[in-house]
Amino acid sequence: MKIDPTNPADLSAQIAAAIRDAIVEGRLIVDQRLPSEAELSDQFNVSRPTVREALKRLAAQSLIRTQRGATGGAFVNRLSFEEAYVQQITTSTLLLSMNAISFETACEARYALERACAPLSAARRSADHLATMRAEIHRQAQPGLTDEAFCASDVAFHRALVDGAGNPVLSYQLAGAVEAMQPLMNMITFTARDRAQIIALHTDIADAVEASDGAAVTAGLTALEAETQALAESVLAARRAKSVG
Amino acid sequence: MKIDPTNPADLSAQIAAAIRDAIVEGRLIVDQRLPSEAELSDQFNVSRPTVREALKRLAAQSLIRTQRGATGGAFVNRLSFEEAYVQQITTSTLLLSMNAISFETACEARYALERACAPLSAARRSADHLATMRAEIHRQAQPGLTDEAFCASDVAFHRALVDGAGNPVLSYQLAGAVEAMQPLMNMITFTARDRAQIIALHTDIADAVEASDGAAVTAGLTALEAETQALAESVLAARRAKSVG
DNA sequence: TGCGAAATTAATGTCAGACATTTAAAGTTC
DNA sequence: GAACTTTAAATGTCTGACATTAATTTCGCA
Repeated sequence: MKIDPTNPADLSAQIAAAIRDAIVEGRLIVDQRLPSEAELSDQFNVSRPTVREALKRLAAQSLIRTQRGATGGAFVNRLSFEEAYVQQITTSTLLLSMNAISFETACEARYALERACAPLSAARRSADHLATMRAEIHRQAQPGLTDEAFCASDVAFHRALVDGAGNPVLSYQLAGAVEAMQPLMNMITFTARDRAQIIALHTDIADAVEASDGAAVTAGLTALEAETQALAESVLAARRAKSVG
Repeated sequence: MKIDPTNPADLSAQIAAAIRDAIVEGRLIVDQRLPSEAELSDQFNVSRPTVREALKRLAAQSLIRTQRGATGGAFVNRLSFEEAYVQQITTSTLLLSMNAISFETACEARYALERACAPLSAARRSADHLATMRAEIHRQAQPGLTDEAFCASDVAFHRALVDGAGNPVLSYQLAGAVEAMQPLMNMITFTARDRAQIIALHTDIADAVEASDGAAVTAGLTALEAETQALAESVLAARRAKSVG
């Protein structure tokens, strides 16, 4: 593991890259302890603060964790799905908000991906997943629910649908697509009529899941996508009219 | 933006979290310059190395970039799709390799997601995307191609298919699913007969894309998934037999 | 002998101050 | 006015020290 002192890039970035490569390529394995900061600074011929900056970079990506104390140090971290979810969601959310992605584009992607889970979820979902979907539909029908709470429940409903596929990789990938939509969804005001329509579609989907009818789940999602797109379009149109008048 | 000195968590982690929140919530906007390291260390009442560790954490997530020189400093970074791709792929790859995800599970997720793009790609792909797919099929048929090069070409083929959907969010999400499979695919040895079958299926898919027949693209992907799963199963079975004998 | 408390030790976390390097802008000279 | 020089402000890096944490070892004492 070597670095190039003449490289214009930061030493800490080079060191982080070298260690990251070692982890990705399997030369450093999960739970293995890295050399101490003092040893690393000797090996790379840099100061301890520089090594520390490199280690913090890796810690920010959950590639390592550190422990204090006598037997402490930096250890290669087993990247858990939970940690990966969080990163995935943060990244997706920022990507959408910083790159002027239209609601239409994000929504299309989200529902396309979700339809990918539909047949699997219809075939495999547990009673728990179905119960969660029903419970969220019930919550969505309660009067006095704020728009944000309605959106949060919507996300929970769709998470249950996705998780029903029983494929952790799918759940992980979908987390970003579904959760990153939430800030965009929160810009919409849902009238009572809008909510009723969405709840009806959710019920259709839950029924189809219960009946293990993958095609019907897919169809339900397509209908929901159309409904959502129409809703967003009307909100945007109203906003445009307002700003013109 | 405040931190809690009695919090057991690292000061640098707290500072990074505070700045990250400010970015996510829009209080710091793209290209805005953060206070200098000296000013930040005053504001947070910590030393400069501590502030630097926090900034490196954010830089590792591409949330900020730094410039040296008189008008330099740390700037909120516009997270580009390219940067997000890289993070997405690294995270997905490690997630798969560190959590004993079976080939079957990863493969199922990948093809499910890819089928999500099929109808869109069939409807919208440009001539370029189709040409790339044809070119990769041609490359795959060349004799003397190593297994790794064959896999790389396979990834390029599928990338073109996904990009054909013309939805950058979909392309971003799929990047992780497709590329993270590559290390797993590289464990497979492809016989000439295997390659011929895969190439035939790729050709079917390309034909379907050319004919704008989304259903046929989906069917082709399903067939390819079955083929890939069978191939992996036979390789694993052979390996098991070997280790027993 | 056994056990609990104290000392030791090795590691990370934090600080202070200095110097090196880079870069843009201001100033100076011809 | 153009080219060069100087200046200043910022990040990048180093040194050395001290604080804090936590496992281990030692030691005293019943």
